[in-house]
Amino acid sequence: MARKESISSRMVLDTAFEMAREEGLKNITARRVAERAGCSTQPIFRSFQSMEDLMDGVYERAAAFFQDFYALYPKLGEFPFANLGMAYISFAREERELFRMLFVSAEPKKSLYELLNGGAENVKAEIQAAAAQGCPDPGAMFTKMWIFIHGAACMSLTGDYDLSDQETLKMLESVYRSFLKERESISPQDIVRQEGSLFSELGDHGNELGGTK
Amino acid sequence: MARKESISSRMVLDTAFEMAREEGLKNITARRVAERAGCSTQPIFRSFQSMEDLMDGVYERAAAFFQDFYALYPKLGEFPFANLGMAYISFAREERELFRMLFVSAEPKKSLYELLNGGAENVKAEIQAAAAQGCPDPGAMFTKMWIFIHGAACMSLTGDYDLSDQETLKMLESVYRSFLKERESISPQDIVRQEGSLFSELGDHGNELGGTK
DNA sequence: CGTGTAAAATAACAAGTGTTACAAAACAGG
DNA sequence: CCTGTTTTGTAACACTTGTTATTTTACACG
Repeated sequence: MARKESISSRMVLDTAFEMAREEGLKNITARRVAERAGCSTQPIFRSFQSMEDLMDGVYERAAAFFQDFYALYPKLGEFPFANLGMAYISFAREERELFRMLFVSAEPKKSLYELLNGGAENVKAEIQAAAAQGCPDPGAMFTKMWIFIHGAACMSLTGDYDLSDQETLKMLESVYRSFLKERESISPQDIVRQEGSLFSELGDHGNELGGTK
Repeated sequence: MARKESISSRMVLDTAFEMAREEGLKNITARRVAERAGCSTQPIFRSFQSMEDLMDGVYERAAAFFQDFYALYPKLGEFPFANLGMAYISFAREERELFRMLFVSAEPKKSLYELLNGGAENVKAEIQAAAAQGCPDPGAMFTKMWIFIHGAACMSLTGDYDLSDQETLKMLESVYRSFLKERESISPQDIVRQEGSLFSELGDHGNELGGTK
């Protein structure tokens, strides 16, 4: 009764995502997606209302991609924050453009909290692990570890970071133990302060742990 | 013998720089610069060969702006890396777009090493200060402190960092002291490894300090 | 007070963008 | 094998971009 569809919306999204993965969102145009998908621009606009709509799809796809990456990342460290940190840093190094899109772009559609496995269950687990190891202030520990991890990841974007995975893991452990030993740490009230921030958000969800708030 | 110039190349650059400061390089077009400068696009192309040329000028201006910002930043910490870190983080918070352009953009024109006061004299001073305080491995100390500082700065770009300057200073000091206490740190050979990287570059210039390399 | 000359304004060009009108093609049902 | 319907391709529109040809303007010197 009608012509058979040959370019599905899935194919369009696949193509756009792959391009975003390689070169970022910036230079993705309707005609270039079409060319790469081997069709005209028409199937794109049949599947998506606008290019902005398609870009939203690419973003969602990137978010899901990161969550898979994180979930499947090999568990290679025994101390808290090892896996979270290694996965995050590796993602930045291996998927530079996707990392940019998700974690350093000017218009973040999802918060870090949402991106970390839809509810930061894993973050909670890491904080709990730190608490179990006798960390006096798991909230401050998380804050500092996360800043450090984020720093290593962002540094890799500009080519200023060139440690191997193994070296990175060793450094993370060293840093974690450094923070663990610190006794006169700043009080949690100084760290977790405003509402709506990453830290307070995670504090809210993890405050049954160690009186972080 | 000829008409008097009314729009100098300086005025064009000022305008473009101010726009980049507010909204980044992305949306700067010849017509918008002209509109804001109150002229047509012609004076722009008389002063600059192309828009790319103008953008290069904006970048240079941003680099100089950062160096001034750093040089004039009040000295408010007594421990090593306090001023470097506070200036860097404050710059990221107060000049978000310029920070992006200089330190996280995909095409960095100048290395971090070049941007830090044309020769990283100040970085050397911080490392020396750490060595003077009995830091067993100033090179590793710099590496870790810088990753942390960079992390805090980058985190502020997405609104995930909301500590005050005072809280930031306290945290930096806490982190510095944590790293100072760590005895079983990773060896410098693990940290400074490849040529041409930030760390090896700084290592080259600072290796008279403490056998960093 | 002209007048040549450099600067600025106007307007155009070519290329590229998102998006859409329209025509061609392909398939399922009769 | 038609035929209708939907998908696809073609081509266009309106707009924006960098850049440049052309015209207008204003000044300094004779």
